[in-house]
Amino acid sequence: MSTGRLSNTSYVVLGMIGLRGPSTPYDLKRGIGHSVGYFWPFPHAQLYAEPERLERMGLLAVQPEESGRRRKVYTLTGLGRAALREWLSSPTNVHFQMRDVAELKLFFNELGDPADVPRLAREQMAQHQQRIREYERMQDRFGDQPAVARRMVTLRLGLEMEHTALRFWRSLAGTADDIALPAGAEPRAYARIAKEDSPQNEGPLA
Amino acid sequence: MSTGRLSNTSYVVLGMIGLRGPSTPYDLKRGIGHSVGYFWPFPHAQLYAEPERLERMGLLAVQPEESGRRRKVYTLTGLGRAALREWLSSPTNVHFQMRDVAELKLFFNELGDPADVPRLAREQMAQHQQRIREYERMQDRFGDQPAVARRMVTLRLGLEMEHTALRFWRSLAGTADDIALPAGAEPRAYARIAKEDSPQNEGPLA
DNA sequence: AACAGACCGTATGAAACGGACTATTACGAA
DNA sequence: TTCGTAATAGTCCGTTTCATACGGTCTGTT
Repeated sequence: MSTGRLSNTSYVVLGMIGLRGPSTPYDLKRGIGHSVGYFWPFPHAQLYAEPERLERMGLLAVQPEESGRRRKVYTLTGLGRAALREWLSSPTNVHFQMRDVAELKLFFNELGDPADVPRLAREQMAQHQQRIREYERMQDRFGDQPAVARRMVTLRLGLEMEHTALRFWRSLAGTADDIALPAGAEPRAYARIAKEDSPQNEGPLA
Repeated sequence: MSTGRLSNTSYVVLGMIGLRGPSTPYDLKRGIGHSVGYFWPFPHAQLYAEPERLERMGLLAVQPEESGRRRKVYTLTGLGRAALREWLSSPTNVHFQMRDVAELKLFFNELGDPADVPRLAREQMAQHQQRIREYERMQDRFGDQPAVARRMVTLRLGLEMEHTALRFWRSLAGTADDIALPAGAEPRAYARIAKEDSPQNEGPLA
């Protein structure tokens, strides 16, 4: 039973196992892929190394699967659960961190061709519209399942951020139209964006 | 003159020198500190290593200062300027990346005490209000200087994101009041927030 | 049996991280 | 003149993260 500091990634692992119950690294990978991964990205390789560390610290317990592949199934220990609770109740005085290549390009735009900006803006609109569809699909699929309802709240923030970004880039795109509808997209999602998005245009900076 | 891939950090350095003209690493550090650093954070130590790399690649030229300290002053070469332009005109099909401990804790909230959430929300409100004040101060200070006006546009996005986040956390804080005014804060900033922020409450998810 | 395709895990070198630590300069006070 | 100290400027270095390529394994199908 060794010691060592717990990183935010450690808490993602602990928390995920807390929510899902006994899990293999691969389970975690998938679970994270469409939830926490949106606001705490990291490479999946860490999901094999980190639980081992946590097990050495006594925060997780391992046992091999019964079935053919005998993967490692991790469970929270009492210590692990306590660490998690302590983390959740400790103050969080950090600001979120944003990493945005598009903003980078926008900031430096005077050094390039003026036509770069509307093009960039349209590319970003596509990004955000796609992300919004992704989030809405999740909301439709899981929004009414009481078991997960409580974690859907982060999705709401995600959606609002996306709408804000979309609105911003639209204002730079130099056209009133949305970009072309990609094949296979539900028009409903777009309709929703248009409907819900426009009243916000009276906002502070639009 | 070596080769090697250019990272986003490389472009930050090139771009910053492009905007500011000849610069020392320390100049860059300060310049980045209240601009690009907000959407592309990285440790300042890189601002000493990266220009060297870029110089080896022929994208920057160095010359030592005249004055006492003989610091290294970097300038864009034609090659550097071209690399920058090419980057600016190339497609950007990545989505911004967000790293938010607060959302992490919110997502896992069911594993802790229910009282954790409003506390977290208030902490985050403070973070965002402070950031908004920071941004507004910049806007007041530089908003009317034509030399920098074109890069202020990213500030607008930053502000909108902050307002969105603030609104979200306020809705979770369980109180209608803003948090207490810290000593020394201009009340004006708060007044603005309150005024500009509220009409948005009719938005999609509030 | 062969194969495809999803599933699952490992390996690895290169960057990035962060934060402590050092050195330099300026400048006013003692 | 020396001292103190604050701001400026740069370095170092052990630890994490990162990206990504690669290697195995299982299941179902033909």
